Amino acid sequence: KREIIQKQGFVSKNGFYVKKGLIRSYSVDEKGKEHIFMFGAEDWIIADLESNVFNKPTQLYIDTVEDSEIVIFSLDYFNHDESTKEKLQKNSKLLTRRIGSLQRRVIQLMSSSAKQRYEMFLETYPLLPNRVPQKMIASYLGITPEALSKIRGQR
Amino acid sequence: KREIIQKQGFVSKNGFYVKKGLIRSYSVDEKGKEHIFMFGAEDWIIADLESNVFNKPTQLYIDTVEDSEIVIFSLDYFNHDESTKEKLQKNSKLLTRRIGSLQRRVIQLMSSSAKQRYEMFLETYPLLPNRVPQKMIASYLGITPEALSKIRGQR
DNA sequence: TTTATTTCTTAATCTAGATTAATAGAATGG
DNA sequence: CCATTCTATTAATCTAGATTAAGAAATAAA
Repeated sequence: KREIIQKQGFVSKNGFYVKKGLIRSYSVDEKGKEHIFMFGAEDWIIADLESNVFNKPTQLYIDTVEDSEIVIFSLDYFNHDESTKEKLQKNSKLLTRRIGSLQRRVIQLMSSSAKQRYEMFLETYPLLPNRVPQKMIASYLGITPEALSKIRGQR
Repeated sequence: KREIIQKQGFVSKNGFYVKKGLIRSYSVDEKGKEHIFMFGAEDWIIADLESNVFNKPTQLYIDTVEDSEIVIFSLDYFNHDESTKEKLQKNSKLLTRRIGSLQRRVIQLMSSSAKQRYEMFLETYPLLPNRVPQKMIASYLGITPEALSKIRGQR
C-alpha cells in the first residue's frame, strides 16, 4: 500500500497488470495537487502507452491504493515483430475500448456538473467507493473533497 | 460546409479521412448545447472507433466546418483478417497516439484554468484559430464564447 | 490503551466562469 | 443592394465549486 511504482517525468517502459489489489495513476500539477487519471483494479492493465511508444516522459505517477500484487511487464512487446496477428488484433480492441472510455470522460468533463459526474461514476464503478477514500474519488471527478462531501450530503 | 455526416445515436460504421477542409465531432447534451470533442483538418481521420468495434450507438455528431473533401471508408477493415501485420502495427501506433492526446486532454480539463487551456490550445493547434469561429474554440475548451472573449481581452 | 495522523464533514467566504441581455460587426441569402 | 441570420464583444448578475478554517471521526502507530 502506498508504494510508488512509476514517477512523472521519466520515460515509461513498463505496463502494470493488477493481479490483486488496486492501483491508480495520477498527475501532480504545479501547485502540488493530485489529479487521478484512472484506477486499476483486479485484472486491469495500467500503462502510459504513449510515453512508451513515442519515448516521451510520462505525466503520470502510478502507485498502489491497497496492498497489491502487480505484474510488471515490458511494453516493448507489441512494438516488436514477435507479436502475432491475433495478439495485435486483440491489442487493438483493448486500445479502442480505452479510447472509448477516455472519449466519454472528456465529454463528461465538458458537459456535466460535478453531481452528475459523481452519479455516473457510481453507476460505472459501483464497487470502487468501498475501496477508495472519498478524497480520491473527488480527485478522479476533478473536484475537491469538500465539494464531494456536499454533494453526498444532498441525497 | 455545414453538412452533417454522422448522427448521435446510431452505430457508426464509417471512418472519415479529411482530404481537404475541416471537420469536427461533437456531442449535444440534454440542454441542446454542443461540446466539440475534436477537430479534424487535412490528413486526419475522425471516427468513433468504439461505436464501431463494440456496436454501441455513437455519442458524436460529425459535420464539416469548411467546404471539404472527405473520404468515407468502412471501419470493418481492421477487424477482419485481410489486414496485414504491418497495417495492424501501424494502426496500433495511431491508436496509441490518440490515447495520448485524450489523456492529456483529460488531465488538462481537470487541472488547468480556462485561460491556461486556451494558451495550450494555441500552442498545440496554432493554425486552427484562423479557420474556426471563436465559439467553436470555446466549445472545444469547455467554456462559453463569452468567457473566451473575456480571456482574449486580457492579453 | 493513548497519541498522532489521516480522512470526512460543515460552514463562511470568495472567484472563475455561466447566464442573461444588449449592441455592433460579419457573413449569408434573396 | 437590403434584410436576415450568425458571430463577437461588453457588462451586470448569478452560481457551482474552490478556498479557508475548524471540528469530528476514523485509522494507524506507539
